Amino acid sequence: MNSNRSQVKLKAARRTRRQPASDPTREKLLDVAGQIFADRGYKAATIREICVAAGANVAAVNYHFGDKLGLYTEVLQQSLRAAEVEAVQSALDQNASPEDILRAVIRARLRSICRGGLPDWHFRILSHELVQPTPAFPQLINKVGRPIFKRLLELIGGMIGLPPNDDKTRLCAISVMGQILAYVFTGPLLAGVWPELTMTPEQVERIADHIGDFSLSYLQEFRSKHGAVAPVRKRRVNE
Amino acid sequence: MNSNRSQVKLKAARRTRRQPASDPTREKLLDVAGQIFADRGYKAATIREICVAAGANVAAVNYHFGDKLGLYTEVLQQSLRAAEVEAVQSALDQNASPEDILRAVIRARLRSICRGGLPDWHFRILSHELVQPTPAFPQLINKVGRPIFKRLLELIGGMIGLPPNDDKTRLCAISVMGQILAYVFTGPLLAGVWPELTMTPEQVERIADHIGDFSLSYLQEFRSKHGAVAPVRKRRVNE
DNA sequence: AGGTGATTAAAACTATTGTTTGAATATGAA
DNA sequence: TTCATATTCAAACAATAGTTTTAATCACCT
Repeated sequence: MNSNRSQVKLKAARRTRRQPASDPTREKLLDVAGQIFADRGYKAATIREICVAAGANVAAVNYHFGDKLGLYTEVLQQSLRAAEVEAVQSALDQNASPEDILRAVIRARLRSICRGGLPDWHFRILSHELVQPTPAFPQLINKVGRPIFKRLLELIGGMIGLPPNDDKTRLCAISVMGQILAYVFTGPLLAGVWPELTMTPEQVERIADHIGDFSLSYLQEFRSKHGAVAPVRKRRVNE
Repeated sequence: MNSNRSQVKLKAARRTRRQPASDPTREKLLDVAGQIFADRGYKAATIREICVAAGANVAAVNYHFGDKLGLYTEVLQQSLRAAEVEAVQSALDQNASPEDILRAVIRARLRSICRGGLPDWHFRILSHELVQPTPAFPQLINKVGRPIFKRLLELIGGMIGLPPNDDKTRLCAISVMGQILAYVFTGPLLAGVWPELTMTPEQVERIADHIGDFSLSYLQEFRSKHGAVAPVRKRRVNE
């Protein structure tokens, strides 16, 4: 009896890895769970709330995903896939001047962050992970954090004429990232402090432009002061 | 019977507001709770864990603080008081050039953030609040967020020759803040992406200097390009 | 010492939550 | 249809967490 049950579970779990689609309640569950996890965080989100919101039975989560963490892990993976890492990466990969690439990266990241007016749930989940890492966290770092940061380091290193692993390069990369993250993580804080700010697409563009100007000012100044000469070397991007 | 009990509770609660010290278990509770709330967040932190860590009985929290939220609220208030808002404010208030003031603010904020190697628990609690606001959140905004941001706007507005409520001023203020916050909120992310980074006092100073350089580059460029003339007007600080 | 009120302690209570169970129902093939 | 399998459902289980209760203990004052 029990072995039968666990076999069913295993089957369901295996199918999970293979065929992503075709089960309506499964999909509904994933979709709803994403928003609720994003709102409340892993611990505070309850299976029951997720299930009623999905119009499913309480046992549905355990049946389809094994347990709560299984559901969360899958939501997170889906989130990583959808977090528009591609948008940023393709921005990084395009063939253009480093300045334009940097601006494109900032714009891509900012756009994907504030979709409807507040950060979409994909990113809210990530911010939960930053504050309260779950067991699913390391994979998150390695899958989205590291590769993008690495390319950003190469890009900025090239712009200021320093190797990607130079401390100054890293400080600059964090300075750029930080300006973007301010709009992600401090949503409620920003709302409290700058109520008139509405995240319309036009506003997002203005913000992106500002961050670009703000950052390039220092990067270009640095380049002309130090390494000075070096023309466009160290363009590792697309090469 | 019950009225007697609730009277006791009220008394304890009232004493709470008045005399901050002199009750060892109360203090121990507050101290331990701060760290545990900072680690796990409000929901995931349990009264039992807090109590055993404080060497107190499970009922101690309800006796001294009414309920869990009461304890949390008090921890948060103490955190706000101790968050070295004063350090930042006194940095903002000092009589110096705007550039030096800005650098001092950055340094003060960054120093108070990474005390021992990772952000101290006062700030980790605040980051939890940003991601999962509790009922205690609005007060937090009004008590630390707004006033400091307001002064920062005045300072930066003065530096670039724009009024504090100009959008450009706000964008710049957020750019400065964001660079600092990157080191607060993305602790684990940073560790995953720049493992060699150790938050020694010297490192913190280097980071602060960098953020100062990075920010001033744009602010000064902006000033000389636009408003250009305006000497030191709009120095609302200390006036 | 005795008594009064504040504090602590152990245990129980209640609500919630993740999970499991076993029956009921739907689905799809032979 | 009939059987087998997958899925859903209502109910219950077990564990946990916040809170309450009641008695014991402590501290201080007369």
